[in-house]
Amino acid sequence: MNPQAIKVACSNCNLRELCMPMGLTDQDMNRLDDLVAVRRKIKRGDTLFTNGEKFTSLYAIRTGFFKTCLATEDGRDQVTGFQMAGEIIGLDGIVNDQHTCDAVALEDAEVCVMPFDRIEEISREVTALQHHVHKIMSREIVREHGVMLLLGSMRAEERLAAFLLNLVQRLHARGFSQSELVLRMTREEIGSYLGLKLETVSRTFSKFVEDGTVEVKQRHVRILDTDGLQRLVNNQNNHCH
Amino acid sequence: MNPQAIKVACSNCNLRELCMPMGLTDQDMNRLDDLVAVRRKIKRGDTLFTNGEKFTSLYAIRTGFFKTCLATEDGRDQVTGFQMAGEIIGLDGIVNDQHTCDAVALEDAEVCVMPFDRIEEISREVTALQHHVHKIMSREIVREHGVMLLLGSMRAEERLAAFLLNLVQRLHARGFSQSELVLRMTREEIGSYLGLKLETVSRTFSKFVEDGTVEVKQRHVRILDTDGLQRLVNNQNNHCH
DNA sequence: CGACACCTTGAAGAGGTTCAAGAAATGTGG
DNA sequence: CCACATTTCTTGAACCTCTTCAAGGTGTCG
Repeated sequence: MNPQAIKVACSNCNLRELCMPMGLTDQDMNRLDDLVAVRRKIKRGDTLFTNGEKFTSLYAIRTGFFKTCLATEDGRDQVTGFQMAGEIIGLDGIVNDQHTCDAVALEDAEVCVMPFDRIEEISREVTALQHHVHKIMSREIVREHGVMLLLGSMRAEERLAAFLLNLVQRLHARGFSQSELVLRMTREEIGSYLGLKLETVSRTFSKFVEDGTVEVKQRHVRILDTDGLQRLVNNQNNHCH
Repeated sequence: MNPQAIKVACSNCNLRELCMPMGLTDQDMNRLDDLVAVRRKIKRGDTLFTNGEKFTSLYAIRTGFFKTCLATEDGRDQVTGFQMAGEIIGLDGIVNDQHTCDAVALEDAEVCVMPFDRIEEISREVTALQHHVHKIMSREIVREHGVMLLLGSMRAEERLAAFLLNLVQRLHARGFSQSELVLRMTREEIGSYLGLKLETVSRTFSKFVEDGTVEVKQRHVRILDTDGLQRLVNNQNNHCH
């Protein structure tokens, strides 16, 4: 309720390449510095926005880790994604001027608040930003196609393998290890995202450990055989015809 | 390869309310008439675009019915959506300037070709269009969240019930019956979309017929108990705790 | 009319879920 | 800082839903 009013500029931000368009003129860059109204800190377990809340802004994650989830009255619950630094969150709210899911911080986090009317205004003047906004939304659509493929056609091992590879790849793009990662979410949250029960996630981790594909110590995961995981995802055992 | 060069105007189109923003001034409406380059006819079974093809345009469906599907080299195949008149197709291509799925006509169809650079250009001048484009993309993101919920947490009956209700609701919005519909797709395509095998789809239809919830005669479906289907989707039997 | 695609149904089997119990980690308050 | 409560994770066993394989039926189109 009391957003930290730190005046900030994208032009100085080390995450610029992740959330902003590239190759801008100085002039355009200056325009873009008006995009971020304020930054806001969210404590672990708190929500950035919730289902039904009025939509006003998109958020660029500066630090921390989020999940977005749908919770219906009748008790269904679905994690629709995990988001990390440099990613944009809140796109679901545009269509009906209200958010349709909850965004929960899985660790203490900070986001840049970008009022959407300001985004639209500046988009009209800076075509690079306009194009960037379109790409970000399209990317989200394509990502979700991938999740549909996963949920619709993969078995448990394949899902978890795809999940781990995706996470580690995104972390690597942010300068972290290619093979080691710390899960910010519980087995239950992984399961919800992958359409599996938490026990199945746990068992599948154990199977990977037995096979020597990964090492797992609670939330610390080290991938020993990236290719093996990739082969799983690419179906090189099943569907023999 | 030889698109019919019929000069057309959105201002006269009876689907305007479905694919265009509302409440425009005459002046803005005139600008919008430049959006559609040409119309294009696609025969049943043919593709509007395919995975890997260069992205140039979005398409507004005028008549006909499409599926979009992902096919990976390794033999997985996932229908990611079914699209009907008034809906916009091709958003997946924006992010990398190439399409990432196939759009296949399930019946003879006609689409309005809207070059994307022209959309962006006019968006900068007509804010109603800008806003509209954002809403369409956001709507697609929200739709896909719903599919993730379906694939991640519903059982076969619930999935098929949700599918039928969604189809009939969209058809009703286009002036068709609230209770009768003709499926444009095979059981296998329904199954692919719902993450089920075609046999399961068939059996589930049979179960609905036994229960007196629907009548099915091949692809002709009449819904006898909409509330019953809705109750299934809203899980009023399971999760007793 | 015949070939082909599509649909239905049965029976057996596999993969994932459910229920249950216990272990390990984490957080809290005295 | 330790003890206790709580959350999270692991593992086993029984069960259930959906899949797989198979066969036959129905509809459609050249």
